[in-house]
Amino acid sequence: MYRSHTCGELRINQVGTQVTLAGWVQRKRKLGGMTFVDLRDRYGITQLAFDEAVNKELGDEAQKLGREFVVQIEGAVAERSSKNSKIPTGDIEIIVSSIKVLNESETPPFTIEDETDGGDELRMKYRYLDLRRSTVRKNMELRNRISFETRNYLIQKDFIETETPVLIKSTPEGARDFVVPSRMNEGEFYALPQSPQVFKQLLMVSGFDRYFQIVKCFRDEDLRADRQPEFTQIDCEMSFVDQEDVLNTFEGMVKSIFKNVKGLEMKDFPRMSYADAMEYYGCDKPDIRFEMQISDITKAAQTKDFVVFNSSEYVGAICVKGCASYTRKELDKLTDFVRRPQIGAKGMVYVKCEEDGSYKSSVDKFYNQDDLKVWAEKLGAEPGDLLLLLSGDKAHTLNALCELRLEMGSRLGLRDKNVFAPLWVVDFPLLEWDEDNKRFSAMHHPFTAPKLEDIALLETDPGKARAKAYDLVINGTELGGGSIRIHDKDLQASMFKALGFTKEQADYQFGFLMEAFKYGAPPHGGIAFGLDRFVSLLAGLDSIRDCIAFPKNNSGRDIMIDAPSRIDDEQLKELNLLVNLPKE
RNA sequence: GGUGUGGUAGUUCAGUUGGUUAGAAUACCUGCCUGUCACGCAGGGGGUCGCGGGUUCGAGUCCCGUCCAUACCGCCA
Repeated sequence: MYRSHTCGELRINQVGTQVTLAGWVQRKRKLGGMTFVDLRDRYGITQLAFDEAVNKELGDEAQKLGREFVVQIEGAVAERSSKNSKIPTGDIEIIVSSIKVLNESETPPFTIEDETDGGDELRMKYRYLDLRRSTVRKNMELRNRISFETRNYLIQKDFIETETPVLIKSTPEGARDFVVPSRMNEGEFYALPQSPQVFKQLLMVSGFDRYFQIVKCFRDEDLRADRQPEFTQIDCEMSFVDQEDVLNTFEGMVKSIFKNVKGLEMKDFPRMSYADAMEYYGCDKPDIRFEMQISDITKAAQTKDFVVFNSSEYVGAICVKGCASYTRKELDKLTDFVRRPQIGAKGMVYVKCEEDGSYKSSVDKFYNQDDLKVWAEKLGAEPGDLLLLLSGDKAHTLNALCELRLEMGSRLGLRDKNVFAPLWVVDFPLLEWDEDNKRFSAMHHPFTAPKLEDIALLETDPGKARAKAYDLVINGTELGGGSIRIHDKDLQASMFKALGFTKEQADYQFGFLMEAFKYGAPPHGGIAFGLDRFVSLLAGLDSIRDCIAFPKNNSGRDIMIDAPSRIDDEQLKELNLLVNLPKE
């Protein structure tokens, strides 16, 4: 038996108990003939005490322990003469009677403590050491808890967890595929799934009725703090449902996770159309922890000789509460913020609503007090508020206003990580115009059903058609999304047609699905949640990397195992592959 | 593919207008210290200033290139 207890469980009422503990040496403190060692395992830290006056030999052995040595000790639980209220085991310590070094350790490249001195890159290279730290391990424990609650909820609701293949077929729609060469099928490739989309739909044809899977998905696109090339989805599908059923089922799931994991009772989730989200928040994933909605003041702004506004398709504004006192310097900084290339506004107009009811703006040359009052009233501004106006073409200006709104929300402390504001965004457009390829592409995916009343638009004005598609947004993060699918092969055919697929292309890529739909596909729909994002949201993390055991870096590399890497010529030959790199 | 930021001791960082032997904290090593728990005190070792080139009497510092890291834009149905 390596241990009788863990390093996190001994308490004052166990004083006198003989115990065996095993763990890692976190720290050692020496005071004269006395040595204290913090022994750590997954469950906590227990202090070991050595007294040279009692046992000189043992004290000397304790001196030889270094950071991260793996040791096993025997001893008696004793009450401390000076207690530490900061840790759960702080009332006791172990008077060690024997010690055995199970393994030595080199000095780790960074300190393995809650407040480490290691930077991100180093911690990633030695991820197995970083995972020893309780702050990182807690994220993994939270992830485990969320997975558990998800399974618990869905299995209780009769969902069947079903594995789907990882080696599948590449399709040009959507993200780039990771591909895997097939040795047995010369010159042919598998693709790794971007999601199990078609398989879960086929399972509906099979009558599985309710499916889910916590599953790895793969997309070969550039990374972000919230995007990894391999990530985990909670992937779900249901039969004989319409949008309302799906939304209710999964609102229930999310509520149950929040309740059981965070102890938070959530109210019913509000819903917002995509059109409203774009109009009032400038994006399809609004952070509704705070108001500060965007107002269209194009008409009210195009009343004078201000050519910037008059030549703009759109003039929009937000009202920032209590910021009329902003200095010129602060306003200049905000202007720089919106003029950054990533946002790309040309400039920013401000109106200060002074305490005395007057207005002071950066466009006083063009607009009088009455003009400014009209704007202020439109935005519901009160004395002390600051109006920020941007103009230009509608799409870019709304995007810039969205960024500006989030920035101001952050500055005013309105984006508290401990507040969770869920929102269903519904009525997404079915298609979006792809300027590069001069054709429509599916906004969600090509199996998404149009709203009944918009089916006719597919023939006349496809861009206007709305879909039975929905996203769950929490605090401005897209946490999940899904749709009701097309289960009718004729409707699917006209969808492919609207997407500019020839019948041959559709057959080549999705013929198996069309074939399946000939044999009685039930009405069905589903949703998928990003588990990594879910965990990082609940943990209040800035990056999803911190809740993934072994994440990739910004270039898609695993710097710990040094992947990806070249393969040798023998392997290439076996796969009939030639690597064609430019000469160095 | 693009834009910004960064790369100096094991680690996290400072380093002024270009100017003596490149510093601090922490980690590590040695000694002292009997109630520490971020223990304390004294001492010590530790540097390819990412890499290559250029300007200069002189470059960590300025210029060009390049690599790496990172955030974002494009991209991500």
